[in-house]
Amino acid sequence: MPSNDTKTALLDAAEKAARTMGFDGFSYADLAEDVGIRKSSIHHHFPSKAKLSVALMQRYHENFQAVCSEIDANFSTGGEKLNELINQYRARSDDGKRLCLCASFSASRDSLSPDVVHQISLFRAMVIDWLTGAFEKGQSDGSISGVLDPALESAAALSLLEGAQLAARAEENSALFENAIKLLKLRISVSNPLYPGR
Amino acid sequence: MPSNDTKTALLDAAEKAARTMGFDGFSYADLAEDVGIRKSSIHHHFPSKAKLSVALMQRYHENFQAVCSEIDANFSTGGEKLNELINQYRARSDDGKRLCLCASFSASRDSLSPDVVHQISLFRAMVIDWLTGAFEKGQSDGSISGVLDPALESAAALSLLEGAQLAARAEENSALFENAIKLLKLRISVSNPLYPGR
DNA sequence: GTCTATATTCAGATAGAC
DNA sequence: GTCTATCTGAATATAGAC
Repeated sequence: MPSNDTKTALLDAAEKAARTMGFDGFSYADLAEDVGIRKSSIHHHFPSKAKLSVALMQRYHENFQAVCSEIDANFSTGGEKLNELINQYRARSDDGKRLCLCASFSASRDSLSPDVVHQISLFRAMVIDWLTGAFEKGQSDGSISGVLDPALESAAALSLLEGAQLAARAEENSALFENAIKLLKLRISVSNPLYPGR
Repeated sequence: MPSNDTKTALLDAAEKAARTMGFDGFSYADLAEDVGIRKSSIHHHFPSKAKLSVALMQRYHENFQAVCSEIDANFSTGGEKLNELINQYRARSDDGKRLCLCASFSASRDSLSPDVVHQISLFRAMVIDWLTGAFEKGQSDGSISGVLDPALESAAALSLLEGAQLAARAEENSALFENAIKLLKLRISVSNPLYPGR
């Protein structure tokens, strides 16, 4: 379906733009140039910028949820799961050139439609739940050290990861992301302590 | 000086606007309405939005540095200092209605002039230095538990604090800030362990 | 589905009167 | 220092031809 390709290309361009320049920082003209069509043509796919932002956030939520499921399918210890999620946030930071969509949209909160504001809450709840599960696992299997309270750990970890992206973004320098998360990473056992020879 | 009052009122309005709506989210029209003058009059004080943003960041840096000095003058243990800085970030979060200027500007990086981008780096370096000193103190006086590396602690703490503001901003709910920083606060001794009866 | 053309609103900014 | 008036460009969005 040729029309679907344009729609996907527009979502890709919009996501990239929103995460680099913020919701108020990009326009249909930017997307038009990026995708290679006229800006009026974008309205055929997304009648308004508000509806585009809803579609963006929905796709982001679904993609991220799929990533979390993928991690669960491929990694068993809490430490491995947490490490993979850190890798996801590192990749989304893209050497300080971007933020994740959730962080970017949270900063632009006042410019967003109520629907998107609600979507942000749903997204955050989903990530927090998943992280809490990972810390619970890491607490019981011993793969994450010093876990007192998995729910508090997950709230702190999500803030740390988004804050680390912000730090890297501030100077467009991936080393700042690494510095910020290093102590968290040090709490993760390299190998599963239940199977030390692995 | 009557002219200086207007200039200060404009900076106050601009800082509030930038921290709630982002650098691209407010206009001279917003400031004009807030302060009660016509938008063309703003150009007399700040010829361009770029120069306004430089003045904003400079004032923010000076104010925050003064706050840090004030903390140093009034609190002696590392734990007390860290606790006071957390209080500053909580206050600047303002129940999830705002971010600190550094976090807000970092997210809008691509829209800022090179001068401001550089100012952000200077501001972050100042805060990181101060925090590193607080963690060193907390490590040696025993008022912050589990300090392995003060430099890594300070990078993690700044990201956590800015991320906690982002979390509260996402849902305009101060409880999310509290949740995110709770584990860090639990590492701070309530009283100076060197003087337990204090 | 994409185009040209256009409408409307608002942005940052300037000129010159008071 | 602040005002009115105005400029220029860019934003979102619509109408209608192809």
